[in-house]
Amino acid sequence: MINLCALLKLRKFEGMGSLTEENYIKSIYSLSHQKGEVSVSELAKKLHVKLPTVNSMIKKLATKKLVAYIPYQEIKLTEKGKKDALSIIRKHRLAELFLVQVVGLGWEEVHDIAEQLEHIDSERFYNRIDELLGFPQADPHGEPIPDINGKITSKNRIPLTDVKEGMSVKITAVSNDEKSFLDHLNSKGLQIGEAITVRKKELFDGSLTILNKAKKETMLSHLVAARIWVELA
Amino acid sequence: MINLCALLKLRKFEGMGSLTEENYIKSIYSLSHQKGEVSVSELAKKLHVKLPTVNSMIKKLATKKLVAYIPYQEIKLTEKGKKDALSIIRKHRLAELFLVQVVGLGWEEVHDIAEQLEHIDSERFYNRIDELLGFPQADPHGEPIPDINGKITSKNRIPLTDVKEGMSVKITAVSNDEKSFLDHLNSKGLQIGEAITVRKKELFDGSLTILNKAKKETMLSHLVAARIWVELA
DNA sequence: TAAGTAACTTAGATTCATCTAACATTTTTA
DNA sequence: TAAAAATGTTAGATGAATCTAAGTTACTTA
Repeated sequence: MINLCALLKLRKFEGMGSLTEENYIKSIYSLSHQKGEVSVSELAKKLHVKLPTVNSMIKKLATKKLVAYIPYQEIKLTEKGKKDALSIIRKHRLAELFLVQVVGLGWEEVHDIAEQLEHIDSERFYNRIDELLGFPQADPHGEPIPDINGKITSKNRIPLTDVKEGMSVKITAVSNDEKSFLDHLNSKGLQIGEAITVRKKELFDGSLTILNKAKKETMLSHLVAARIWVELA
Repeated sequence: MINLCALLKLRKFEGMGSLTEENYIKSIYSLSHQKGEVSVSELAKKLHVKLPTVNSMIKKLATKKLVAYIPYQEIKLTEKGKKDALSIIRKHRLAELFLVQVVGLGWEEVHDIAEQLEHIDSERFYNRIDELLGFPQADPHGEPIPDINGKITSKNRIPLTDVKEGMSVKITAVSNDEKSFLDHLNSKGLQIGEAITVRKKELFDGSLTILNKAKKETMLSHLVAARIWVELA
């Protein structure tokens, strides 16, 4: 046909999976890094599908040697699966940075577009963008960008909630791409690279008061602080 | 699921069709401009699918009021269908120009990537690119880019084969995006905007000898010349 | 540790875009 | 203008990705 769409036809020839398969692989990879073990139900929640859908897709990916699957056990990517995942994540993060730095969009609005761009099948396109951006190491949210071989250079980082009162730190990443969250940070004038000092931590609700570069105080809820990664100054 | 893919889900909410539907609409539009009447078999050839596949998709598009279809008759887009087609063509051509001017790829290699980028669902993305490129009127192959309202500003043009011996003209467009064709033009040093003079036209095979800006003579086959559009100087 | 609950799997149905085989209409041409 | 060829349509099947309903396995807890 143009095979569900022209994209898929090309993918077939080049041994790549469908868009759907790519989304599963990517989600398994990121869940395994967020939560350690990946279960059918977590994947289902993340992809907004029902359990049996995940179950059958996992079996399909297993026959393709992208995941190692034993019934009732944890879902794991094979080496090939990891390689594919890193390739997609590389494309996603390069796309995000490109959208911010070249196209001129805000960090709060690039995720959904990158979610589509990550499926573009063109080495040329992504290698050229990588070059254009000077082989960057992190995307606009501070997440590391795998290089062309899938290698990641990541920094030491701790969640803002772990920082003691009085300490000064630098924001290096945020672990959430939702527009509402990033709009919230924008409204507080917080961005990657920003130096902040933790003034006070409330025992009651875990919220904390910080001082930003402009010496202005702001309060962050525990939920928000937990999604902000920092490095010690 | 992320509904066959995340893309489709969004499309649904925004009333847009699937990737496949977009490809049909776009093909109907361009065939109708190339050949006047669009038939099931021409569409099938263009999309690399069999006749019944086209037949059922046409019926589906008809129920969506995107094409006006009467069995055994010519396939025509409705006004809504045309509007959609122009929106996709706009995205394709903006993408091509962007890939050449910003990403730095050659005009012979951008078609296949644009074929994928044209399905990106983001007004923001395309309007930003349009702005970045200075609201361009033509893509790297000289084809006009519809504006945000679908309006096309096209120039008077004639095929190079219609130019009389001795006349000087300027290349304004090529009506073919294939890499092999564009590589061929590259090898002869021909590009959009280039001024050329027709030296000789062979009656036997329709080939012609031209003189380029650098005063160098080249021979072009009839097939090649027929795909080059020019305007009189 | 047995019962109850949560997580997972299987079975079978649905929708989309495709296919092949068979049939119908239209156009060409002898 | 009737037969042959080309083009178009219908019917029914397939594979991908999903669903619901029902049945299994594993974990929790009383």
